[in-house]
Amino acid sequence: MTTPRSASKDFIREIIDEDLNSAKHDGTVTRFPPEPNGYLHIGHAKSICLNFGIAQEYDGRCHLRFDDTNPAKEDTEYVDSIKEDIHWLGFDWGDHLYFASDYFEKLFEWAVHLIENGKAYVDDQSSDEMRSGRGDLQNPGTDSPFRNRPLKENLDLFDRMRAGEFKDGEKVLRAKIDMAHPNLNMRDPVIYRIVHTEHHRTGDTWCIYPMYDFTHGQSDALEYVTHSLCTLEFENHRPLYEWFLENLPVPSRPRQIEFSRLSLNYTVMSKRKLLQLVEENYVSGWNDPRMPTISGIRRRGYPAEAIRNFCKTIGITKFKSTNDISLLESSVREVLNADASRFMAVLKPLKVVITNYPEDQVEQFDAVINPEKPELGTRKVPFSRELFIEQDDFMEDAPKKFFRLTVGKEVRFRCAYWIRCNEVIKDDDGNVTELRCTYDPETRGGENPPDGRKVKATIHWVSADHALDAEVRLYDRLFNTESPDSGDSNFLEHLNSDSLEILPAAKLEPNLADVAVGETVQFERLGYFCVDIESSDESPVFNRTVGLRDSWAKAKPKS
RNA sequence: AACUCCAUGGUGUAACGGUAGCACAACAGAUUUUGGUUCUGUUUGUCAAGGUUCGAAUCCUUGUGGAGUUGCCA
Repeated sequence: MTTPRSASKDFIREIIDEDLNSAKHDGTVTRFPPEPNGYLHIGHAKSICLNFGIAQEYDGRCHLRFDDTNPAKEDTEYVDSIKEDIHWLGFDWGDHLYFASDYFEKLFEWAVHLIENGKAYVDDQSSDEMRSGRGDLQNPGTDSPFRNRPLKENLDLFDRMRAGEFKDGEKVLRAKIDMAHPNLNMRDPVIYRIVHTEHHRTGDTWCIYPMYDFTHGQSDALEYVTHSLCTLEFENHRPLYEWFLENLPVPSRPRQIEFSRLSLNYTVMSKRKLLQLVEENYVSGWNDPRMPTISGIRRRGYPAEAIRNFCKTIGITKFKSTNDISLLESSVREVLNADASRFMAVLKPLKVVITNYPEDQVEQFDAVINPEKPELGTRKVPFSRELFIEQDDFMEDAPKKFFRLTVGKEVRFRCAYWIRCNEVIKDDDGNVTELRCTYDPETRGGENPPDGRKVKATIHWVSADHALDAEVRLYDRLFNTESPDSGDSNFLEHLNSDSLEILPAAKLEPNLADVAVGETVQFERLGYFCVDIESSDESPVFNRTVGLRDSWAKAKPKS
């Protein structure tokens, strides 16, 4: 057709193109269907970007539909957090907010329709009996003794199930398909079960609830969804999805397409495991900055744009891949490098006294806000006689490739002066406590001196009198093995005990007082940091979002 | 020894029977008032064996390896 094959499309978008070209549908409708039983994680972000992204690209729409068919697990708390997370990611469902529970009456009607057509029956067996009757992977199942119950009896019993005459588990409604089907999902699947539990939206209106399989396709059909995109584990459910659409008077015919879910190394993604990390206090909560949840990522300072870009790069396939966390971090750095304002901050302070600098003098130096965006201009940074530098920027016995400060050597203090270290002061234990240095007035602003001498390093600093005290939290990967999820061992055994390092006494450039929660900035030479939600004016707290690439860290000899 | 699906550098992902490309990672070098950024270059790949074809990552067969499925969860 005329569609240019410029950028390559994933197999789902190709299917949509074909459907559009063959005029199978006159528009494209997708949906994101979370169950409100937990917090969204980055795996959901992949699905959100796919579904809402397609809606944008094809000028269609994407519905947000809560798949709330299991009252025992679900709660409004989750509904709210899911909405917030989707909005944060930059997507919107407009007027198209739906709940599967809105369709309970319709689904009930359709169940009756099935019974009336001899395609569903009430089964009195216990779940154990049903399990053994189902057969297994190698062997066919056997028919339930209740399979050929008279139509009227089925109708009566199903009504009485709805009326609440039976206890949980006493009876179920089953689709009558084929107990010998090679696909276990087709062996007379349960479509309604009795649950006497209050539902977060319908309260106690119902005590029977439709199963996922009896809900999802019909909900898609009711909403005129054209492409129902889900993850690979629903592949075996597709025949059932289609069976219901074929045997029910549905208003439209959606198509289910499966793709591979997202997995990342050095983390876990399953709801159960994330819940365990929270409940057993291995992390501070669902929004702990180390968590792969959307709320954790947001608190960590990852920009939504970076998540969207990441989802674009990893693509959509049916191959069960594991993505490298460095790909995510690279997306984060790419966005932040372009957007983040630069500041100076000293994480582990070492005192420096400029002995030839006047005691009461303060100079305000101009520093570029963001070299990627020169139009943003400069900020003023105060310089004075007593400063802090990073402990890592000084070494007494420095190896050849160490470009930073050491006794007798000179470095540039960013935007200020060239500084030479003359003397090291130590405490009784031999720890370095202070550096005595001199500055060269001819290098004002950090300029090269007229004599043409060179310097190998530029380091950051903060004026002692002007510094803001802050706590800085450094995060590392939560697990120290690539796939803590797999294998026989308990994933908790692979927890990285150093995943959180708190630096209680960081010294910040005073301009950092104006940074708002939710904004991520660069601490020059260190990384990207954001103000934590626990921060206050009196005691600021910063999170390290991600470090800068650090070729020195890789090159330096191990201590 | 059921059914369904999957297999391209270290990790992802393109190539729709016609030059195996891109990103990340790694490694060099250049630039740099961030050991950042940017730029240049290098290394590494079609699971295997047959077949069809002038030509196969792509189509066919068989193997091998992996995943999912035996909830009244979704």
